[in-house]
Amino acid sequence: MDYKSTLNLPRTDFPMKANLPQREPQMLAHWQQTGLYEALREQSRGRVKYILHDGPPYANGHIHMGTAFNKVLKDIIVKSRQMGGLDAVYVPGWDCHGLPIEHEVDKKLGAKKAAMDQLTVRKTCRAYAEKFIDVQRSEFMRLGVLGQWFDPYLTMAYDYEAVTAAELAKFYEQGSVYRSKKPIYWCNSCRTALAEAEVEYADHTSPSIFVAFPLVDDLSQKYPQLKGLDAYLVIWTTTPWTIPANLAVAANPALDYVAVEHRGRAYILAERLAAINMDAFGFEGWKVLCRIDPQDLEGVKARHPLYDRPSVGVLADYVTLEAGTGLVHTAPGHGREDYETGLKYGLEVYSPVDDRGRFTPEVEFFAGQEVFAANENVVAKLREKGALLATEEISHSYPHCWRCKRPVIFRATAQWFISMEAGELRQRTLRAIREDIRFVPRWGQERIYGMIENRPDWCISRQRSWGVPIIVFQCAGCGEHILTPEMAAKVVAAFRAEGADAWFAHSAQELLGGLAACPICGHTELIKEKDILDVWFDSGTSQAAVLEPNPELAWPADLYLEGSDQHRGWFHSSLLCAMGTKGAPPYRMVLTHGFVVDGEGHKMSKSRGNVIPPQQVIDQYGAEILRLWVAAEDYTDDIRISPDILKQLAEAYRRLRNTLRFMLGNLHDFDPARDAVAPAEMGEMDRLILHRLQELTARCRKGYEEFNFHPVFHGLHNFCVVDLSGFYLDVIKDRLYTSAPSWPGRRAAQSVLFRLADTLVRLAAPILSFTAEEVWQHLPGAKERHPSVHMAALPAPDQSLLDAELAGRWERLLLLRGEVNKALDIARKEKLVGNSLQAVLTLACAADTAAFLEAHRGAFSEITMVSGLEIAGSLDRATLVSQELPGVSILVQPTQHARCPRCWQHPGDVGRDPERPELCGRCAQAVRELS
RNA sequence: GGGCCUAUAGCUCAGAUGCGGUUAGAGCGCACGCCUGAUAAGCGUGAGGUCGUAAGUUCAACUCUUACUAGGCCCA
Repeated sequence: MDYKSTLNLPRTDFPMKANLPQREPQMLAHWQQTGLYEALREQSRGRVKYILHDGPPYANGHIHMGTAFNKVLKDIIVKSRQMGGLDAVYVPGWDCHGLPIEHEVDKKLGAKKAAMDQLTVRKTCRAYAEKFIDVQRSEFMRLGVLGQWFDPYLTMAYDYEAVTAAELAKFYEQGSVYRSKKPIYWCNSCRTALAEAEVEYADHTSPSIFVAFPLVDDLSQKYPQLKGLDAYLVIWTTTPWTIPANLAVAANPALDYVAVEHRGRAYILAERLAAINMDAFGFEGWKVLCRIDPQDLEGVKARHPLYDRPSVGVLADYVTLEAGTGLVHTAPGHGREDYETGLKYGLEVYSPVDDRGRFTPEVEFFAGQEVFAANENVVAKLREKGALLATEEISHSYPHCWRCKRPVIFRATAQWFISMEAGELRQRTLRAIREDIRFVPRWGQERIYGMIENRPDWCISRQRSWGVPIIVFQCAGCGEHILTPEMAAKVVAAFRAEGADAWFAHSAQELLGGLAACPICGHTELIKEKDILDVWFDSGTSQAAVLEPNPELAWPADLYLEGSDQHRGWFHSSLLCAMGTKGAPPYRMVLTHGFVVDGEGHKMSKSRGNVIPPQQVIDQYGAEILRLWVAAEDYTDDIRISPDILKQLAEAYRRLRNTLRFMLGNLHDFDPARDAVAPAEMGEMDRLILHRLQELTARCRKGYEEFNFHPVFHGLHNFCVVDLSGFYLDVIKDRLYTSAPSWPGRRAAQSVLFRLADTLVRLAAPILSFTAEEVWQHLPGAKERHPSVHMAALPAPDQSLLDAELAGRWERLLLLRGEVNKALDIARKEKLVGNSLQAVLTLACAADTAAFLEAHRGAFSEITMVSGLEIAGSLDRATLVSQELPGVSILVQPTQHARCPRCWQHPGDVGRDPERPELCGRCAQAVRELS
């Protein structure tokens, strides 16, 4: 007879094969139809809020692994806080303004753009951003990230643009906003400023010249060797046209300099470049006079080689020995580094070049000449003045305009800045970093501190079209820049009504109405500022535009969570914006994660060919595996991803899924309300597992609380593999399958399974959101309690189920079980037995162990799953003499008893039941109860 | 070149709360075996690490210091 039909084998609709790529979209549709996010809001109304404020990704292109990682990490946090009893609102956002979008639109429009007015260009940019918001929205949603996706915040929303302008006005009102010159990339032929991204590098031939700057100050006091000699600072440059703007000569304080004598003149330059330069100048019979300490060059006065004005000695550590003389020609109006050095030494940002790249009238000799054309004239004039030591043509990499492909220049133009010192912005911000914000990991604090400490004033001007304008007016009469609070309010109101486009659609008169008059001179013609705001200011004001006005949210946020690059980005700009207008930081805590890199720890790039797009993982494995990856990796460091890692995670996932499936299968006839057995009525093994489950629960909760998710993943996985699959589930199969359905032992095991599944599914839900939900729908009574697992609470450890004494005893039992397993393995290899049920054990051990085993005889033969257990004082021969447990030896022998065809055990009472002579007593009883 | 950070078995992570002390652990993967009543599943056993490299401090370092190497982020 086939007894299989009389067993309680697992039965479930929960499929073994996850088929995630197909199943996940169905789950997403289900969540959307049932309004899960809204239901969560409804459910948690009145609870303490938890605000993770989303850093807006840029609305350009598809999402990549880094943005996917970031969003999933946020989702895990939001979901775990929500299940932890808080009201965790999640409002995603997008950064919509700025150059990259305008750049893409430029490319698409091509020549057409020149004919379009600014409003039309802006409209096109807006449409472009909208398109990618839609793209990214569906990509993020596909990851299972839950949030207010259809009412996100957009930096280009009218209200948002109004707040951005209003925040700027607050800075302005405080006197923190000022205008100053700064060098930027400039294309002479396009007559426009260029951003870094609009500059392409290409080879270019430039005249390379060596120029002598006569010293005015006498150094012979300290260096007597110079006495009676004309001394010169020797510089090298590849942009002769910037010589008219020279204001300084820079030396590196860490390099060695010398004075070299040639025909009665002393030339100062770097020691290690002296010989090669003398050679280049064609000087013979030169000699080194003395060493010059670069510190002595700081502040020393030289004369400009062409004009009667000084050029001063300065120190700068970017000066190198790679080329030139070790002394660098410095024109603060024509170079980024020169500018920084100029700021340090209080030099003028002198840039006497107009929009077309021509020298202004004030420039003697060269007025009106285009700078590149003027190069040879400058060289000629230097030669005429006797300042030119050598010249040649060199080819080097030089920035060119991305559109017209012509070489660009650095030119200083007036820009708007936010002062770091006005209102002690820098000091107050530094104090807040130190005192008011929690950084995880801790070094984030030091990193952003260093940046704020050293950063220059914030240049907020961009010479672009797509963004929020700097809402300042200039009086056509007196030339003053003006923005009164009343004027700002008018403009802000206009933005609120029709967006920042209002600035471009209306005249100053229309915008200001009766306020359109200069408060200084009364002139009524006002000119609107053309520059737009740095997009970092846009996103930096999200705390004001999103958190503050929204009653569902709160200011400040509990958490900002972004990649570590955002210390200079959004963390930075948000902090400055909030400190400037509110005097307090916008977040209580900053959490950072590393960057996604490949399996070898290298960054992902197209050229390396090691990019893994999220979509590829979703198609192959499902978003769930991506989520598992996010949880499994320690994100404080760089986050690796590779085909191997994904494969491993997919394996781990299958293990978790199957373990859950086994539990569900064995709960098919279990009604917790009707069949549950109280822990006090359970056996020790059952209680041991409940004890372990409490430990696991505590560990997972701690992980969630501290934003450490890899212990959650590893904990769950380990528990399923070691405690459940490898131990408990394996052992209780006998009880579950062979008992009559309602025997107490079976119901006890089911009660444990129920608690296990119910706890594990909720612990896993923030990470394995799809699968947990799927399990929830199959768990007895679960969906009647909460329609979604995400509406359930994160389990808390139940102290009453902890039993340290029992756990300690079982530790010992399990150690002994391990030794038995080794012995059984040896016996198996010797073909003595197949599975453990065919084995009879004889254990020899010391008296205390023997007594211990005797006291746990039933439990021990249950967990070793053998058919017989003898305890002896000693053994003549042993299958295994334990190394781990000295004194313990084990003999394995095949059982002599017949096998019960139903339970497959060899209990020794097969055949004694008169009704069912082929069965063992227990099975006979079970079968009897079935009929 | 500068600032910050990371470096434990093939892989993912542990290694008592930032201040050193028994033969460095787990799971996965791998190898070998068992089972066929979780079955495109399950169980058992086993082999894997001079804790990035090199010095130093110390009675003692994976744990502290320095340098170097590799890698990452941000600057230049």
